[in-house]
Amino acid sequence: MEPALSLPDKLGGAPDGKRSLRVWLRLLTCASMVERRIAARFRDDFETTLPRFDFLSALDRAGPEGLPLGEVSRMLLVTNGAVTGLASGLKADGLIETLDSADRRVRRVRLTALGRDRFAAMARAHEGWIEALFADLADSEAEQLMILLDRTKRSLQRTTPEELAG
Amino acid sequence: MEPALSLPDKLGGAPDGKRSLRVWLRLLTCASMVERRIAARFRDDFETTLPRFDFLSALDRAGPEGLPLGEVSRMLLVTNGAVTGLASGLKADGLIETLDSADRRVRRVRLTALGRDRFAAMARAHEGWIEALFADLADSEAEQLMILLDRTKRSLQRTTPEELAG
DNA sequence: GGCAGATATTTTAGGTTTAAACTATCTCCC
DNA sequence: GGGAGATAGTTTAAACCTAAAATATCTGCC
Repeated sequence: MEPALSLPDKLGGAPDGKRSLRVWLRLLTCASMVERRIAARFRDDFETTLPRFDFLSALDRAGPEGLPLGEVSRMLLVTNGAVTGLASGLKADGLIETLDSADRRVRRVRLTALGRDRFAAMARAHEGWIEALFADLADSEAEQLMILLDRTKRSLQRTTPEELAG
Repeated sequence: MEPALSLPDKLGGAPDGKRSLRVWLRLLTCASMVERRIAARFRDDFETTLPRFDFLSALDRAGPEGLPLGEVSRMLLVTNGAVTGLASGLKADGLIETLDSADRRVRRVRLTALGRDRFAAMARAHEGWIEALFADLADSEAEQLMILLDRTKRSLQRTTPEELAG
């Protein structure tokens, strides 16, 4: 998938533009592979999807207080519209319920008892899949990878949309 | 987006199942953030999409021989059906053309002159965006990240679907 | 009190993805 | 030659995503 490197490396420490590009391509490949594998297992074993699982996961962490839909949207990195659709599906399946809140614009949702049970089973399986997929990474490598990804995330956040548009 | 770590770490070197999970969540967050930023720029600056760019990119690397659609599908990690749709859009825009091949099941495609020009402009911009997004990573960090992501990729490939199904 | 602008969500229109079923073509082997 | 099964691609139905417009509610200021 990667052509043989044909251009000789420049001498010295001049920033090599291609390096970031290569890191990004590898990052994307890894993320895509994991997503596909996990999505297939969720479909086969639980007849559900990854976005639905992510939604339930956010609510599970939030506890009985639940979360406003907008908060879920920010956590999942998807638009409000997507969250509206997911929420109505999960509610139809009885996995989440709506809470009243003082501000009537806000729709706060939380897991039902059924939702908690289903999520617990899915989360257990999910953790096992991820562990199997990353099994060849030593603890120290995983640690190091986590640190570098944190730095990457900070670099991404520091770069504003305006700066990028340049 | 990440709750404060509330459970004390277990003693010793017992493999911590949560570690893989945390690596995966960070990986996914980084990939999603980059994808969203880049997709927005492609839309605003070139009125195109990331999958279309990826398609053109594969053809650009392939040269005048072009590629069978199935090959593109494997390179982009998407299904044949998705590639069919992308190809018909790109052909309608005059960016790619179909080549005859001995095996008449195979549809081989390559860039047109227009496609090459458009791709060159997009690739230049794309490289700049990625460079800006990853700018805070030192060369040595990028290097290290690339190595770890390669190991990760190999770990993912080694884990067969059957193994995962458990 | 009431209106202007901010905020939360839903709706809409269009594009993407997938898996599975289907069509077309080729290859192998009798 | 002629079928059985493999292979390449297209179509279809359903889920998800986005951006932008629309709706509902709140907040602050006159």
